[in-house]
Amino acid sequence: MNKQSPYIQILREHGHRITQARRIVLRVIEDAAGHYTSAQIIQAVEALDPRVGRASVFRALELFTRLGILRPTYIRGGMTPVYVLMSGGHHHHVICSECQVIHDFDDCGLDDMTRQLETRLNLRIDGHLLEFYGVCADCQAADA
Amino acid sequence: MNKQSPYIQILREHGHRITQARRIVLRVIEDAAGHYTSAQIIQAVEALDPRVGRASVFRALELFTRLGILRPTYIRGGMTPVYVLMSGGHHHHVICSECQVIHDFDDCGLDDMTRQLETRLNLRIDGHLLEFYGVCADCQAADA
DNA sequence: ATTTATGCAAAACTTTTGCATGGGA
DNA sequence: TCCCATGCAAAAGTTTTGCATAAAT
Repeated sequence: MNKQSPYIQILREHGHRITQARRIVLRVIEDAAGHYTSAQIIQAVEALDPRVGRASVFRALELFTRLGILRPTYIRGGMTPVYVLMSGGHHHHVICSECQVIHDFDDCGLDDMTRQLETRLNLRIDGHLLEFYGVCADCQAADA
Repeated sequence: MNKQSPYIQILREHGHRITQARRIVLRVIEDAAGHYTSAQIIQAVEALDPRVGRASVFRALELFTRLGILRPTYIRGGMTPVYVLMSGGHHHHVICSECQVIHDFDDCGLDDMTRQLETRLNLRIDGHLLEFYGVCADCQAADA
């Protein structure tokens, strides 16, 4: 039994094949710890294995998003999202509105709220994304 | 003094002009209570005033996002975001992974966490977006 | 009056699709 | 072997830009 990304296991459980394209895209995203746009992912994939085509990257991103492994989120000026890893179903970060730096953090303490919402709204919740917007210490210093 | 959208006031405070294009885009988004894609916004704007061009809609969306009035967020099924109103700087919703219905809710109770984060990470926080993913009651019933 | 913002149309990108072929299970 | 997934290249969308003109302040 090889040690491998837990995400590979998710693919397997859902009956999807473990292809080279999917493996490479996953590796790129895990290495980058998220925060890559599609263009950056395509470029990094190309560097690792030029035989993987753009279309497969997009197809992999779409599949991973559908499976809850990734989540696109919009930062900085453009309308192209960056992809964050939803490890354990959730992700949390702070984005600086000035320099756009992203600071991930764990321990969001939303378990209670999640259970309350499930009861109150009568639904099942599998994961969440929590984003804070603000001004980081460096930018505050620079502004002063 | 006219009664008017508080967002108009934000534009004014930042020295931006209150133009017809911006007024119409704002009205469309407030009427829609968010959750419109750029294409839907362009279409609705066109219906209200055909003289407003696409480019101005995109420019308005970009400005409003920069000012923290709007936030683009991804909904499954396409890579083009829907825009949610960040009233009071924050927004909270639950998205059903099956039917994609979006259920907004208030009262996120994140004030404590916000203050803790500000202290812990030494930064200033102005707003946030909290998204939960799950399966709504209807879809659970349909699945059973 | 002074600029900022607009509308138009073209250019630039990004994402999606169709189809023959290759690679996992 | 079977058929899902791929690569390619073209098509389809979406967003951005340049510039002369209009409209806010």
